[in-house]
Amino acid sequence: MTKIKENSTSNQNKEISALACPVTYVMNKIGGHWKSIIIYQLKEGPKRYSELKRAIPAVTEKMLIQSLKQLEADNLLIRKAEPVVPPFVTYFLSSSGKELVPLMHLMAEWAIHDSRREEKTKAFSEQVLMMD
Amino acid sequence: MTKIKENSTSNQNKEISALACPVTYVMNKIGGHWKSIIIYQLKEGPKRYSELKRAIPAVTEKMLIQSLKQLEADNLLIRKAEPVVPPFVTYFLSSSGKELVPLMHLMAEWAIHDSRREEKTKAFSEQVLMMD
DNA sequence: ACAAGTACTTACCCCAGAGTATGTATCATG
DNA sequence: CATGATACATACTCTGGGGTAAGTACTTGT
Repeated sequence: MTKIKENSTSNQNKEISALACPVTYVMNKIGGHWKSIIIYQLKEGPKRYSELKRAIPAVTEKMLIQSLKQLEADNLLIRKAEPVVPPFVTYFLSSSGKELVPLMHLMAEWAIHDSRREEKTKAFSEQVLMMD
Repeated sequence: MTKIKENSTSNQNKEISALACPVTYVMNKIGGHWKSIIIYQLKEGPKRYSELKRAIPAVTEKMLIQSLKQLEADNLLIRKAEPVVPPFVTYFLSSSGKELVPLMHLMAEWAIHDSRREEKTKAFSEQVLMMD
């Protein structure tokens, strides 16, 4: 009853240090459906806001800027706005952001590997069902 | 007004293929706060349910089995229950799961790198504030 | 007889992340 | 003068991921 869960860190700060849990740290930065997709889109070089929108049709404008803002706040990308009209804004990866690219390639590699394996498993179990 | 957003894919299937977006694919499998932590815990070898619970005190039992179930459904880990009483259940990484380990190490590496950089930036901006 | 350990299950609630829809400022062009 | 393009902002809603709390079944130890 009176067992109070004692959090040594209490709610001091939500910012979990990388040492405490690196995965959570990374997730806090590139978690959410869109951030990683945006980074992926920027890996080859800078893109304009509208280019990003076109490159990722499924994202809403709200989600797009929201994600961009967060990524910028986390220094993963840099926003460069030229004071002209119509506005010309480009986004590109910072050095931290660039260092994420190999990570994402590894993810992609694993994903392809794993999806193949999944298909095989499915095919196999279908065969089993057929034989039954 | 009548502009209906036409989703070419509609809601055909939520299962996004690895080819469409590898990152989303990976996120669907190891996203959520606990899954990756569990995998991290299992990277050295099998563990019992209660061992996992003790190793990750912050997780609730509900979240723990929920995550374990999902990981099992995605073939990232294997559950082995010995029919004894009291129950003896162990969890260990499948081959797919094992292949995630290097990925997570890369994540950890990046996280440490990045958190260092963050500290420096903060220290620097504090200096600037001091001088102001 | 009762607590403790094992591995769960179930009901309920809350809130942040994501989606929908619309509004804004500026200028060029027809 | 109205439309389109650019790069956003903002209000409202909704869903599901996660948290809290309690219950279950079975046996050993005291």
